[in-house]
Amino acid sequence: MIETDSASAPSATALADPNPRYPYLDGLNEAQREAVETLEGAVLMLAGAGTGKTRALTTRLAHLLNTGTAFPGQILAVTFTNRAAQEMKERVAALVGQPVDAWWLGTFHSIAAKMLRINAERVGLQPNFSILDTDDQLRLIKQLLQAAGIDDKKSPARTVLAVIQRWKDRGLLPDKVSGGEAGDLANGRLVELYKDYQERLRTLNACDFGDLLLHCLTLFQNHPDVLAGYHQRFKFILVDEYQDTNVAQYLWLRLLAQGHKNLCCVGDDDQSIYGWRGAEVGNILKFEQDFPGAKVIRLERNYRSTGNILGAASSLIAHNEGRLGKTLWTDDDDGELLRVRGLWDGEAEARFVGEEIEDAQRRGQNLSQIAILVRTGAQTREFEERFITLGLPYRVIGGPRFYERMEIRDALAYLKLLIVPEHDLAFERIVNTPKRGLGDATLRVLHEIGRHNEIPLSKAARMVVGTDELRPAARRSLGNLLSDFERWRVMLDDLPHHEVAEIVLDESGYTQLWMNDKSPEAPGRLENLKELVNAIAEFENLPAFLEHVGLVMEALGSDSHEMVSIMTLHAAKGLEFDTVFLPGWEEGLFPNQRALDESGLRALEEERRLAYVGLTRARQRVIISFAANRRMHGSWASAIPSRFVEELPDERVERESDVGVYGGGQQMQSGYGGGFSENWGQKSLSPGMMRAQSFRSSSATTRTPGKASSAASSGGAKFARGERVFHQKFGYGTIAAVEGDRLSITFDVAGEKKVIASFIVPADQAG
DNA sequence: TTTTTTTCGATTTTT
DNA sequence: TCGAAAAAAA
Repeated sequence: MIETDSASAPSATALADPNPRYPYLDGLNEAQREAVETLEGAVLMLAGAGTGKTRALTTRLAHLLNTGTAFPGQILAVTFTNRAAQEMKERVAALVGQPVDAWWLGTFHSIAAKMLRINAERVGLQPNFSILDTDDQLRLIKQLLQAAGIDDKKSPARTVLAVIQRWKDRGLLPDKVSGGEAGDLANGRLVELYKDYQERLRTLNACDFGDLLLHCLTLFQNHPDVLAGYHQRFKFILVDEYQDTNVAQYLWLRLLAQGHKNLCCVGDDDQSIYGWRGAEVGNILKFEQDFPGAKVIRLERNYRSTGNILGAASSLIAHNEGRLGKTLWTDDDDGELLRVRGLWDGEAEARFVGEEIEDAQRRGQNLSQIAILVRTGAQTREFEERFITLGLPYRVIGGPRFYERMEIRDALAYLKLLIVPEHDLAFERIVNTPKRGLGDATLRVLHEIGRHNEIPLSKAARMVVGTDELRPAARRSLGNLLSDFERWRVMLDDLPHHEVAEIVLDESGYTQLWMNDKSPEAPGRLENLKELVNAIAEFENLPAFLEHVGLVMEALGSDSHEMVSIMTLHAAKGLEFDTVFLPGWEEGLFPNQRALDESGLRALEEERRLAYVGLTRARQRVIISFAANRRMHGSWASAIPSRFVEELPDERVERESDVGVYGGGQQMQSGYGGGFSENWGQKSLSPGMMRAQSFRSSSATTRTPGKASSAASSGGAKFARGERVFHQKFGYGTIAAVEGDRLSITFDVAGEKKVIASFIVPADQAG
């Protein structure tokens, strides 16, 4: 191209390249480019999985600057997680070639906190208010429950907290909650309790995460001048993962966007999977009504997955009703078919996945490009056990994060108390850690004095050491602790803060506590404490560090060894792998029965979106599996394949099930089926692997059960009501009802169960 | 204060 | 059924 044009005039070159000044636009596809160039007004960027969303987003930010449309200080860019904020920061910095530290770019909570620190007095807080973690919140609620004389068995603190949090998600302060919503939790006094909780937080000069947004809303409403100031400042607002916003966040955005009405929201309604913690899919669905004249731009070209994966994912998600609609496509090949494998039980499933991974490994595939995505955390165990015996390196992603570990929170409590002596919750956490003989009795006295004089616990402690209120031993111990803190505070003036932190941990006896501990995890905890001190050194001072950890509960450092990743589907959002295993696609587990019971169709659609998220994580290969039997809560339950399995289009899926398993018997070319087809189902296979003598070939392809009215869809097996049958696990019984491939059977011993036809043999054929 | 017994509960989790 | 967390006992 360059050669052919080389002779032409400069103007012709300019025509061939319409944006010579903005070379970064050239690599974008049409939709991305539109999303980048539509700078003014309300824009909804509907970005499907793997469509280059982050690229469009960061390029848009760069474009705002390069066109001279905005200065960095005039842009507000909000993300959901710290991870996303960090990524955006890095990519924008690379694109514009300058640091972005001073930008208003961060999570909802960190930006709200920033605004609140500036305006704290206007909402009745001190600028140095502390941000509570879940532990603090629970301790507070427990105290309130006790004070109110409410049975904490009937109304557990965590349940109470969850309800309050949902209210906060919806932007509801205690006076806005309608009484009926509380239910009978806390003897119907939940709203009252909520009010008490808010009052306690205020006296503690503390916020929980919900408050960061709520106080901002109050601030904006009661102080129009403050809001106007922000209007003036922020000409352009950008929001990522808009489908995950809750009502409070939505209100917050709407207030801020009123000024210049330049609001760009990016998201994917099909990937909204956090409804259960307050996210409102409705926010993204009604964007066009909320912001009239909004431009909707769809990013549908996928750069990640094969045609088959996209086709399967699209067909699946098409079963949802409440969606804006979007069709992913790719220029890529169709690639391999997705595989659906039925197995006897969870153990067989783990064995199957293990073998598949070993195969892949032999073919030279990188283990870090393989992921197992499960619906529930409990499912990871079976894989872990199997991988340990195989010696397959793996890591489980999720679980407790660094700053949530006990030893880290203890250490942080010491530091918080060092900086903020009024921090009662931190005080309570560490007065007797390590043991100093300052138990419940002492604490009760301190609380008494504190409440009576309306002073924080540390002040109460100082008062009480001068009296004979406490037993001499306790009095001396408490006195020592107080003078220790005094000494440490003085040290802050002339020693580096991370050294002081280390001294505090050593001299308080906290390090010793773990050195004396002989449990296997103790060395790891000491290691974590060291890491904590290292992390502290990275910050300017202790308050800056504490602000950081208050908002960012993220792990430090990660080992980059080659391993298989195991995680929940939720944790997998935003990630991608060459090969993705999706085990446990069974009714009840996925879609999850509990979710269905709680929120019905809404939950089913969210579960389906979860399946969609899982499928679209894969670049090349998807292997779905389900087990016919699974141990849940101790007892065994026979399971039926997930309805999502049926919702995958036949032409993109290869279904292969083991004998004795739903849909089994048709295609047994691989795995355990080898050398087996001559005598299907006549014998049991390797012991413990497949105890399915009761085998019956079912339909040619797996068909939607429930469509066929009376008999199993086709093939040999036909059952009728009243027939005597035998089931491997439940024994003899009589068929009570037939519904496609599923049978209701009244077993002689086990009672009525729903089972699938392929598990059943006529009673006279049972051996 | 530490050890033993009992009870509960079991989806997803970021900030 | 199993594991953690809370309650009870030593």
